[in-house]
Amino acid sequence: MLTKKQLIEFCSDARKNYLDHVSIDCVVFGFHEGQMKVLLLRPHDETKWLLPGGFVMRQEPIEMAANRILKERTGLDKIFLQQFFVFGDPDRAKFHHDLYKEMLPDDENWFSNRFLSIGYYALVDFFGVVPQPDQFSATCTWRDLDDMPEFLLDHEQIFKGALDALRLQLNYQPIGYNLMPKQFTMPELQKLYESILGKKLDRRNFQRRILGFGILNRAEQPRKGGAHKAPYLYSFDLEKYQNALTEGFKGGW
Amino acid sequence: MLTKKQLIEFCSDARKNYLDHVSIDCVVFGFHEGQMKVLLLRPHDETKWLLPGGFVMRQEPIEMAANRILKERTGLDKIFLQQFFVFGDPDRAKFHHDLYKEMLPDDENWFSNRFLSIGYYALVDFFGVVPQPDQFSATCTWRDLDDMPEFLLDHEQIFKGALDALRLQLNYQPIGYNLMPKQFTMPELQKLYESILGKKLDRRNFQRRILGFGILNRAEQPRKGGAHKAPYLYSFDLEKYQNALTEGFKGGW
DNA sequence: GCAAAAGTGTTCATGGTACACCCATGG
DNA sequence: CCATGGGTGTACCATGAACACTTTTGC
Repeated sequence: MLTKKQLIEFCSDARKNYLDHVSIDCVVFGFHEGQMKVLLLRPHDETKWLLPGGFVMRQEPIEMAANRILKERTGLDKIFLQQFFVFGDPDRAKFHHDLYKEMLPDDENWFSNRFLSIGYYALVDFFGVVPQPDQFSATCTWRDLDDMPEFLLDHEQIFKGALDALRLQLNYQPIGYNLMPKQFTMPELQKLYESILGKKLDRRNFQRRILGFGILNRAEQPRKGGAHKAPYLYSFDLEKYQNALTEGFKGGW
Repeated sequence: MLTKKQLIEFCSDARKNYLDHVSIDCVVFGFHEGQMKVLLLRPHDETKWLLPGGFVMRQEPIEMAANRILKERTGLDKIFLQQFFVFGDPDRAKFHHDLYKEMLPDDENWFSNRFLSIGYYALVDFFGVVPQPDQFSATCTWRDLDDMPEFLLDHEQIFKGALDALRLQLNYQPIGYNLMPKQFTMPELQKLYESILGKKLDRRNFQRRILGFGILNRAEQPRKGGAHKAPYLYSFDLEKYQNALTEGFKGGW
């Protein structure tokens, strides 16, 4: 738990450095052991959870702010980020305010401000992340996508918005470069899609469809050592992948 | 042109009533005579143009703010609005600041603030709109989509972002209820699509595709009076239309 | 009766869905 | 030697693209 002194210092720094009324919340997706994961924070003395978030410095582009915030939580740089919605309900963020209103009068309490929150989702390499709680949190850790805990504030809504946006992206853009290791097998990539979509896909049709995108290179050597038939290893063709990202796949019209 | 007195009054009101650092810009689409149009403003003593925009009141939901702003520019209520992006470059809005910096010192000039702008696009009934300039503008008028003028600030970028978002929407949602009159012919609806996409479509395939969406009702009586064969009149089946809006069409996966 | 607009139909290629079949490996 | 995982192939259907034909109407 924060001391009053720490809180006062944070609020005075915040007022100096950050834009009023604007915050950023990020839904960070990682992939591990066939499961999509989301990076969450649990505040001190709380059972419910929050998304990693923060504020925008006075002369900082918002995308850079999102990157800075995530660098603090994950240790990662140059994260794949996608802005997807602004949550602008005036009553959306009473949590921190309520939590600290005993300690500070409203006019000194940064959290008594109204905040619009810009929602980003991020796709990151699970193994590259070293989860790091912020000063308000006791824990920062991965949670399974299909086993989300209860959220504080409107963060469930933000999480769901991010998942919807990610699912939409599957329809017209490639996904996976930021989530998978350098090399992977087709069944592993399929697990990624299944985990995002929350449903099983046909093995053979998946393979044809993905290969049809023309963004994968097959390695010469199949993976060895496992039981059963050795699967081929694939990697993303970065140039074609980037091109597909900007061009998009098939647009109905 | 604004007098110094008016400007001072605006700035002091703005500081009292609006959130710092947040603005809203809207790309308003209308359809008339086979052409998509966009509602634009031209400031006093300027040749370049701006999108209709404004600020968010301290206790106002952002969607309500966008509605209020558009009500002032168009006279319309309950507009179809879609949030599509936040423009957050710290240097994005120097125009008004430069324009008025001779009149007011920075600390009294509302426009010396940095503003993030939340981009909305709107689909409206062309005939329902009574364009109304704001106090900074000499003109508020429709401009053809395929003949856009030069913009001030980053408003060209915002306009292009909106058009891209609208084109994307065509792929998975119905469009037209907010833009077309109650009744219309198939060729008229096709013109709408062609104008948005900026390309010709095949008459017959268009018809089958649109009808396949199952959101149109055909009137018993065809339109009379014109030259050539009388076309059928259609109207949107509002219930099915709304359902298609929320459900979306075919999602790739 | 001809040009233009509009409704209806047909063909063909493509892409998705649901399968069947074959290969490799460890127990 | 067989269960399991993994690679490849096929039949079928829906959908989209390209194009032909017919109907109506004013000049």
